[in-house]
Amino acid sequence: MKISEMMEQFLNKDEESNMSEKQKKIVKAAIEMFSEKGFAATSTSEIAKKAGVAEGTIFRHYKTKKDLLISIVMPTIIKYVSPFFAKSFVQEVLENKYESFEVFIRKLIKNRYEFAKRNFPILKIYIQEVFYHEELRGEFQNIFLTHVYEKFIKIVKHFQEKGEIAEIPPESVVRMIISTVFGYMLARFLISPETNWDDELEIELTVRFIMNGLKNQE
Amino acid sequence: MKISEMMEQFLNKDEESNMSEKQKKIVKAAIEMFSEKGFAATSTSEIAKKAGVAEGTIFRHYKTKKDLLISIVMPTIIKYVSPFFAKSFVQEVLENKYESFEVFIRKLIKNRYEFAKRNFPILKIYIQEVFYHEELRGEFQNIFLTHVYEKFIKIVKHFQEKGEIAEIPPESVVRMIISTVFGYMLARFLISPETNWDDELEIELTVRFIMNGLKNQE
Amino acid sequence: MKISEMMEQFLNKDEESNMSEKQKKIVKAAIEMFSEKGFAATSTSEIAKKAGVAEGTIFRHYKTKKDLLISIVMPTIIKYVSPFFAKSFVQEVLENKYESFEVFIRKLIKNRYEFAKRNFPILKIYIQEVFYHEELRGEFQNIFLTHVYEKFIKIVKHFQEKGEIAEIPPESVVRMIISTVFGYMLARFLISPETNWDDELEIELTVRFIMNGLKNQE
Amino acid sequence: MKISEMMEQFLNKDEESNMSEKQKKIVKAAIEMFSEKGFAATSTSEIAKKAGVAEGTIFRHYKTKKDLLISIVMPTIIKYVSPFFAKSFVQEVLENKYESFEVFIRKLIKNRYEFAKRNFPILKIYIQEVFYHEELRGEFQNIFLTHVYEKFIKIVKHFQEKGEIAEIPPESVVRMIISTVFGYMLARFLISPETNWDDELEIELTVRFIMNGLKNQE
DNA sequence: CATGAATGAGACTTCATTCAT
DNA sequence: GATGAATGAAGTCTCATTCAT
Repeated sequence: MKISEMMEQFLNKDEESNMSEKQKKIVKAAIEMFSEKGFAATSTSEIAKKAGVAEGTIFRHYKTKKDLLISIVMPTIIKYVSPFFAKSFVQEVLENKYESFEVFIRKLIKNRYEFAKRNFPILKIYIQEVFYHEELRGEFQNIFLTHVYEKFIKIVKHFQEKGEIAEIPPESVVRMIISTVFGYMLARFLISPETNWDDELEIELTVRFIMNGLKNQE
Repeated sequence: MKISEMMEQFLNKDEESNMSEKQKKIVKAAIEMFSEKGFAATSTSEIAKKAGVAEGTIFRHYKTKKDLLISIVMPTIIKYVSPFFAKSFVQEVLENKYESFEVFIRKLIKNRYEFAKRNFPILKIYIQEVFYHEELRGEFQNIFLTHVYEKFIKIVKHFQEKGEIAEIPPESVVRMIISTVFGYMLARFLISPETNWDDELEIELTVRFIMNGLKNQE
Repeated sequence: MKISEMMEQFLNKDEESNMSEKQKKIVKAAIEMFSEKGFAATSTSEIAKKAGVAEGTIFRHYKTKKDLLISIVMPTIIKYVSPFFAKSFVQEVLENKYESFEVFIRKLIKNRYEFAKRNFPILKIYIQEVFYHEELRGEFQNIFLTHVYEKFIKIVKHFQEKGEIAEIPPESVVRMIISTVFGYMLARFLISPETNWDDELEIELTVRFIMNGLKNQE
Repeated sequence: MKISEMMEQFLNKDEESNMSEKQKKIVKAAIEMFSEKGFAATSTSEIAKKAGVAEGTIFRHYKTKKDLLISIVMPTIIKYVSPFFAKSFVQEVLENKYESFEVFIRKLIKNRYEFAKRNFPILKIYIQEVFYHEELRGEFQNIFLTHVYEKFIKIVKHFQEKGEIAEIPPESVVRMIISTVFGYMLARFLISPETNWDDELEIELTVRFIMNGLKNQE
């Protein structure tokens, strides 16, 4: 699993850059192992060995193994989930600075695609572990509901009023869009990453699939 | 997680019915625990306690813990994946015994829905563990490719030739259908099972979403 | 530290005799080590080695190391503290079946002496650890207050009314008797066990010391 | 446990006053922790945190953790044990500058009481650890035997010759006095420090108890 | 067949101590 | 002198697996 590319992204961001070298190595090793074998099946000694540090060093920085998991995964999730639906963006959409729903959908998919491409190992860890750790679930729901769901619904209603998309319950619209996009990410990066994907094409097809699927059938 | 209902389904099937009472209890307990906590985080002693048998008894029936996982999960997966695309069914579709693509899609979704509803705990285990155990992955790909993929493609091409759906690469069509359906199952049973779902409606919306999404836009 | 003698006492009592051989070995080893090095400074691996069992075996019988401490020490303490002041005995004293306070004191000292002689390693562990573990402290206070203190006070008052001992606050009488007896046990078994003690004489002196100390000075 | 009061006493004495501020903080923290949790159960990092210094700083001043223990406890013990029986004092007693044994006993008890009151945390540490560390035991026996025991015996014999106390083996007399006084200190400061003690009264009762207990019963 | 005590490898974690800064 | 990150040995505890009963 090539991680180095996305590690640059993750580890050298402003906020995390106050990590020591050893800490970065630990986090890097942990991401690789958790992503490969799962959290529960990865031992701290493996992480230490892969990181080239003593096992005790891990626990100097992270009180428990679970701590390590959470402090790796949560910042990424927050960065994944919130910025796209940040107030400023939503405002721009609603104020008609975005010509059409299609533009919005296309931007959404491309953004998610870029992020997933960079951070897939961590997203994978998250997807696996969210079902077993309340802490992850709780925080995510929080973030998702306050930063994404309502705003997403608002945008959908906006374009329904403008007549661009069909009068389906907005909740179902959101569910279907997320399903489709998420399904693409899953197939692309998790299930069949080794396939030769023509991403440009797939994204375009997905946009059209969603647009047609939701189109107002006069 | 209520399992008893689906256990009837699973444990009393012809093939498994040669299980002893104890074996059934073990399998039932293992499914519940694996589904709840994940395979690696579940201990055999927990399973034994929940099943009301001695720890040793588990190992009399299943050589290792992993053995137990595989022998629980694989038959279910096979049953999930293969019958719908069994030769006989595909033949019927291609021989025009099915009036339209829509009928096919609706039947697909309803079938998957019913199966998932009954077997979700096991499917969840599978979804979680497939990424970490080659055995599971290998067998699944095998089954999927030989029993599903080709046949699915064939059906798609058939309806494209008939002009019912757009001329998109059939692989992408398949991917998008699976994404959409799978996304629905995930939301319905894994992410938000406690929500009050109007399944009839959601299924209908999903069918229309897919149909519109793929419609030949003359 | 010779323990075998008292182990006979402790391990083969009716209640404990349902211990397996291994359990007995573990308890025996634990008592020896705790008594020698203290609870916190004794490792479970030392105990296991000395007991000739695998380390895991300890934890099959005692959930934690502290569990082991408590389940060793508490029964002994209960046996040390309660029987002497059991209702039946106290009744006998108060009903004048015991001629004098001196008989009572002599019996008290001899009984404590015999018990301490047999169980000193465990008593030592208790004395050391009671200050750091609330569980021990709480249970002891309970037992002491309900089974010993009140009854002791009653006996003292009884003999004060009979004019055998001076009219000092009974609480102080009890405190001084206990101090004196306890001080003797401490010197005898803990501080200077290797000294050549003439126990008969010392006990007699102690009895007289207490009797004179408390005598009604006409 | 309020320590500040006695710390003044301990840390600002002539000899120790060459300690740096940090050193004093370390010693203070160590005393508090050792007294509360025991030596073995206290970690150097806890001490460092409580003292507000870095972990390494402790080891700059004390080569090992045990070093810290010994250099805290021993000076106090020496101060506890020796001065009262210093040559000059004993001489004064024997040269009849002290009218009676009772005066001696009363002075002894009051002196021990005052010292214990001030230094109980350290005495507690000592009492706990003396049984596990040869160094402590060895030094103490040394000091006790040369500075206390012989002189104490001499004083007892002196008053026995004067007919003030009974002709009991002087060793037993010493043992009983120490037991009684020590028992009082234990009850007062260790076992029941929260009780509302009337110390004046208790000391007086203890003096009389000992005096009567040892009186020459013509 | 079933049991459950026993095992020992290995999990997570703590801690006294060192050492470069 | 002081710091605190790093260490690695050792600690407590868990667990899949075995085997005598």
